[in-house]
Amino acid sequence: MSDPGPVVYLVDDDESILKALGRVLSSAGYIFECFVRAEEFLENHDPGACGCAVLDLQLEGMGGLEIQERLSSEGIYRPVIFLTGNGDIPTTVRAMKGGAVDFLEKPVGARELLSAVAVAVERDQARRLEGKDRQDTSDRMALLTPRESEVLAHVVAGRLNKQIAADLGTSLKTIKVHRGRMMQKMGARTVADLVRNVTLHAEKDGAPS
Amino acid sequence: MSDPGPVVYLVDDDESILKALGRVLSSAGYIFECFVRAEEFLENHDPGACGCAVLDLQLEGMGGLEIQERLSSEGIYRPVIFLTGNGDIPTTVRAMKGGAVDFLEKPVGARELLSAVAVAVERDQARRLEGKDRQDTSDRMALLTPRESEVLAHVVAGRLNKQIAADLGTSLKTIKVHRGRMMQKMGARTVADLVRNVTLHAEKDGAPS
DNA sequence: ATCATACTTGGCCTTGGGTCCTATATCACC
DNA sequence: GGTGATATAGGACCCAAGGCCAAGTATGAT
Repeated sequence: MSDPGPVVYLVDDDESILKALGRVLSSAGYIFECFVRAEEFLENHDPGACGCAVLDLQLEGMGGLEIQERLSSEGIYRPVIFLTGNGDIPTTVRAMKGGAVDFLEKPVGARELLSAVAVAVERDQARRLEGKDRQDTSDRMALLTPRESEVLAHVVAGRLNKQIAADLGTSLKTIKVHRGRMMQKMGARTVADLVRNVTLHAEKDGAPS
Repeated sequence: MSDPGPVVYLVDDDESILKALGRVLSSAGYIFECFVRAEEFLENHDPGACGCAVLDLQLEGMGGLEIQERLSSEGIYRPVIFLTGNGDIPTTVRAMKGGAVDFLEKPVGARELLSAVAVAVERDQARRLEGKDRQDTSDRMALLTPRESEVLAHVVAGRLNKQIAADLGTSLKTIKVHRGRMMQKMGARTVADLVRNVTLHAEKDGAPS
C-alpha cells in the first residue's frame, strides 16, 4: 500500500509502437502497462491506480473514443491522451470535449509525449487528492439514518432546531438528539465544519456530462 | 438594464459568410454583431454582455486563436466557437485546450452552428450567474473593517467567540460586537450561510491557468 | 421471545450566541 | 474643536444548542 508511483496504460494494436512508447516512458522513469485491445485494457487496468492512459484512436474492435466513453460512463476518472495516425477534426473535437488531456498525431516525439503524460498524471494526482475528502464525507453520510440525513440537510441550510422540528413534524427534543448523533457521525465539531465538508462534497457531484 | 438576451459576436473577414451566419442566428432569435477584423472585435465588444463569440480561425492580422488568448489574458470570460476552412489537428487541440466550446469546419450547417451556440450561451449564463454571488460576497467583504475581517476568518474556521477573543488578544464582549456587525455586513443570517458564501468565494479564486 | 436499530420525548443544567443600551479612547479629517 | 469611523468593554437579558439521565414505541432479524 505504499505509493507505487504513476502508471501509464498504453493501448495500441501495433506492438512495435507499444515498444517504442514504452522505451520513452521508461527513460523518464514511468511504470507502464501495455494492451493491444480495448477490452483487454478495460478488464485489466486498475481504476484505483494513479496515472493516465495513452490510447490509439483506431483499434480493432472498440476504438479509443469508446474506451474514453466507457471509462466515464463507469465513473472512472482516468486522464486520457489520444494517439492517431490519421485523425480528423471532428474526432479531435469529440475527444477533447470528452475531457482528453491531449490528442497527438503519430509519429509522436518523445518530448511531446512526456509533456502530455506529465500533465495527465498531475491532473490525476490532483483529482485523487481532493477526492479523498469527498470520499470520507460520503462514507460518513452513508452511516446516517434517514432521519439524521434529513436533519443534516436542514442544518446545512442554516435552519434552527425548532424550525426543523416543525418541518419534520416532530419535537424540538427529538431534533436535538438526531442532530447530536449526526454531528458525531459526520465528525464535525461545529456547524462550520459540517457546511464546508458537505457543500464541497455536493459541489462536483452532478458534474459529468 | 433589462436583460437584452444573449449576443453572438461574429468575427470573419469574409462578409458573405458573416451574412450567412447572421441569417441563421436571426432565424433562431439571436442578436448578433459582426466584425471583419480581430482588433475591431476586441475593441468594440461588450465584455459584460451575455453571449458567445464565433471566430474564424484565419483572419488577416490577428487570428482566432490569438483572440481567444487575448480574452483570457484580460480575464474576460467569453465562450468561443471556432470556424475554419482548413484547420489541422494541432490547432484544434490548442483551441480546445484553450477552452473553446466547439471547433467547426466550414461549410458549417445551421443545426451544427445553432447547437454549438446554444451550448456556449448556456455556459456563459451559468458562469455569470455564479459570478454574481461571488461578486456580491467580494463587495461585502470589502466593507468589513480589519478587525471584522479577522473575526470573519475565525468564525468561518468554526472557532468559538472566546477562542477568537484569546487569539486576537481582546475580550469576549468585543468579539461579539465585531461578529454581529460582520454578520450584518455579510448579509448572513446564520453561520451556515456565511460559510457557504465565503468558501464558495474562495474556491475558484486561484483558478485561471 | 429477544435483541438491535431507529425514532420518539421529557426534564435539567451549562454553555454559547445575539441584542439592547451605555460608555470610553483613538485617529483622521474638516 | 467638532464629527465620524473604529476598537474597546460592561451589564442585562433572551434564545439556541448541547450534554446527561431516563424512558417510551415500532420494526425487523435471529
